[in-house]
Order: sequence, then C-alpha cells, then structure tokens
Amino acid sequence: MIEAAPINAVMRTLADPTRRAVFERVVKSEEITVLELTRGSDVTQGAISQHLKSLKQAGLVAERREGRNVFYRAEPKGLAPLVDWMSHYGVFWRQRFTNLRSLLKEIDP
Amino acid sequence: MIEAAPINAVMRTLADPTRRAVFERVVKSEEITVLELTRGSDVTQGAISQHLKSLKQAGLVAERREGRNVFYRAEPKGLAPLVDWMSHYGVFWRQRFTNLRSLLKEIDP
DNA sequence: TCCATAAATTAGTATTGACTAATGCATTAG
DNA sequence: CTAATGCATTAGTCAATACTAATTTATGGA
Repeated sequence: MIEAAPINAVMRTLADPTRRAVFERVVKSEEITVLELTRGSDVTQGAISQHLKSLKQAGLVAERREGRNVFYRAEPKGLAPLVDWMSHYGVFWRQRFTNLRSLLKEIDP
Repeated sequence: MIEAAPINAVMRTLADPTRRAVFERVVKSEEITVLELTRGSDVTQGAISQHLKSLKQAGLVAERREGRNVFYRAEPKGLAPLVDWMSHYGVFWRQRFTNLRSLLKEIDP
C-alpha cells in the first residue's frame, strides 16, 4: 500500500521456496542454463522457465542467449530494494534494541 | 540452503503488502495497539489480528497485554533469518552491508 | 449487574499462484 | 530437407490464503 512497487516485487518473488532456490542456484553459478537448473530440481522445465520469468521481471536475474541455450545470471541491482528496506527498518530496529549489531558482525566486508 | 524453515516463514510473512505495512507500523511505533493499527488501515480489525498472528508466529512481533488493550512491539531477533540470507546470497551487496554496519556503529558505537 | 470496548477467532468466499502436460518457437545436427 | 534439442508459453487444475462479516472472549466502566 504505502510501500513502493520494487520491494513488493522482490519480496513476493523471493517468498516462494522453489523460486528462491532457483535464484540461489543462479547466484552461486556465474552463469547457468535452464536445462542445468531443471536438472537438480523436482519441478518441470516449464515451471523453471516460469520462475525465471518472475525473477527477471523482479529484476533479480538477467539472461544471455547463445544459440539454443539461454544463460541466466544474477542481476546485481536486483536485491537493492531488499537491502534498502533492511537498512531502513534495520536502523529503526537498531535504535530501539541492541541486537542487530552482533548479527551484522558475522558478515565479512 | 541455510536454515530453510525460518527464512521461509519470514519471507512468506513479509511478502504480503498489507501485512508488511502492519509490521512497518509496529517497528516505527515503540508499542502499538490493534485498534491503532486498524485505524489507518483499509482492512478490518479481524484482518489486522490475523496478520499480527502471522507476524507473531514468524517471530517478528511480540505482544503485551494491558487490560483490554494488547500492545504489539517488534521482536529484535525476528529479522535475523533475513539478514543471514542476505549475507549468504546477497554477495553483491556485502559492501553495502558493511556501510550499514558502519552507520549502525555511528548511531551506537 | 449490564453494557461498551478491545481483541481474537470462526466460517465462508474469492482470488492468487504454483504446478503439470502439452504445445509453440527457434536453433542446430545429420 | 527433417529430426532433435533448448526454452518459452499456454490452458487447466488444485491448494494456499487474504479478506469480510459475524461471533466469542475478556476486561472495564456506569
């Protein structure tokens, strides 16, 4: 409602476990084809394509065509809305409580 | 994949715009009642209570009873699974997390 | 006590969305 | 050329869920 569209899209897209798993595999791989994503998943190729379409529309992945293959890669700016949201409400969080800092310490620069 | 259940719960709970708006209002307020949350929202009191129940089950909010009123507040550890997930899969954004950490240090060294 | 208020819960409804199977569309190999 | 491959898209189904209206529970005030 009050929130902007991007955070809506990112949150909704990453909420589904299967689709999030696809995104995680794309992130871990430099580039990965739909076929590779389909192997090692328990859903059909069509479902993978549908998830990739959602991820692409949310700005989380990008594609590169090469003949019959389509290589997907993570889109750097895609997680920006989520980071911004975390930053915003994380700050409020931090101001009221004192626990988030220890969590952030585990993140290596 | 890291701890699947908590991140699932947090993501799915925050994915709904209405529920996320409720959470954001709870975060911004030190404490806030269901009545206050209902006012300023375009859904019924019952819907608000349902969303608060979801947020509570996801560990994102906690409640305090006082007579007929129930005051809700944000739960410090609630966003931890999201922070953990970002640290693992938001590899492109570690620098920004570092910036966030620096900002938090300035607020409370 | 009786009534009003605050919140939770229930039942029922409608919408969303994740999935499969099948098909369509390019592209490459033989 | 034809066949096969890789991916996208469609139609249809089923389950999840967000919502309202109504009710329930509990507390406070007159």
